Amino acid sequence: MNSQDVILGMLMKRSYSGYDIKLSLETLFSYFFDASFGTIYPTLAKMEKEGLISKESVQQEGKPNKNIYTVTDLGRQEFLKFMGSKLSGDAGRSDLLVRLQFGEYVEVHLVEEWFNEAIRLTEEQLAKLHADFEKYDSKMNACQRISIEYGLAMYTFKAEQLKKSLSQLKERTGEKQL
Amino acid sequence: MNSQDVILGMLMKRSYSGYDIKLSLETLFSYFFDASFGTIYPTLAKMEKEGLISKESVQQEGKPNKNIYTVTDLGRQEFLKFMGSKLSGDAGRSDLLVRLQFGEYVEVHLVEEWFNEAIRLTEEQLAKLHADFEKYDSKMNACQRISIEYGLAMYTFKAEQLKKSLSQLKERTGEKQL
DNA sequence: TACAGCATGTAACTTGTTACATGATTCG
DNA sequence: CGAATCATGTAACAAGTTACATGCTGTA
Repeated sequence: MNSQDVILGMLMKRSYSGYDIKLSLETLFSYFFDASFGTIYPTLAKMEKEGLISKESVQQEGKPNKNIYTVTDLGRQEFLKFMGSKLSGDAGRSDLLVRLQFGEYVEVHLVEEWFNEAIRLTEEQLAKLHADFEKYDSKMNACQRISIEYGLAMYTFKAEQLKKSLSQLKERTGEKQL
Repeated sequence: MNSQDVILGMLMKRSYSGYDIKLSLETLFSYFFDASFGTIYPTLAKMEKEGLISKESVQQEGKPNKNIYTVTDLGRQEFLKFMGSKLSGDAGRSDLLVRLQFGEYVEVHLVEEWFNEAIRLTEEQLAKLHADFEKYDSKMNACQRISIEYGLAMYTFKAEQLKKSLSQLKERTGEKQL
């Protein structure tokens, strides 16, 4: 799964400019995917060259011109090829878990700070997801709703579990110092 | 957090060859980090050039020679710099969640297959983590134990939640077809 | 006037993957 | 004899990041 697959998926619904794609990724999509302009524009150019999408220049009043991209039949084929491909498991590279493995080399205080930061980040994402869910709830289909509900459940549990782990850390390292 | 940081962390405990690093990553570390030889060897070479680690060639009987790497003072400094740096949140790019957003364009049957595959992968990782935990439990420090317990809790919950989401999918799409 | 939003794009760089190349020994 | 394990490394490629460059309009 890469940026091309996500862009193709978005174009299945409607046409987008590169700028629009970025905006949409930042709102509803942000909790499971993101891409920068430096990825989006070169990807769109490559996709057009390969005939997966077609470009239309649109003049705008008081705003710069837009390049609106539309998926082609070949693009739809490519999209379905992705949807039928083998699912790849979540990479699961976690900065917190890596640092935790090496926690013995730093002060407990620093480890606690990592946990607090991880909790803060998780609750931030959870809040954003809640807000998005309320905003777009009525426009979502069954699959999308299940996806968001799954995300909410995972973030909620993650925040709780991080707090529990932090408590355990305090207990276990506290005992040692007594 | 990248391969260099992880390698430095491992070298804080003891010296390693590139091959040893790969083996260790495959066993205890696999649930939160992995790296291929194509990453490990060039990274080690780069780190030696920068003076973060030192190389020692070791002759072996009946086996090829080994390059054993040891962390230097500069390397230890660099490691602590990483441990003190800002924690980066989990990227959270999820193939399943991306596909779910576009689930309306494929048969429900295919979506169910994704869930089943995701459940299978999660339970596989959970089983491996359980096995590793039992094997290395006695050798782990407080931070490492908390890390593994956190991993176990997350994978367990994830597997359950995926099953719940699959049930919801069947309910909700079943209703539609009646 | 300066900044924010709209809009597109490039260049240099980082990081990592897969596949290939080499070659010895041990086990079945 | 062939496969697996030990052991190191390179080359081609893929994917993405950050920073820079451009330029217009509307607002504070």
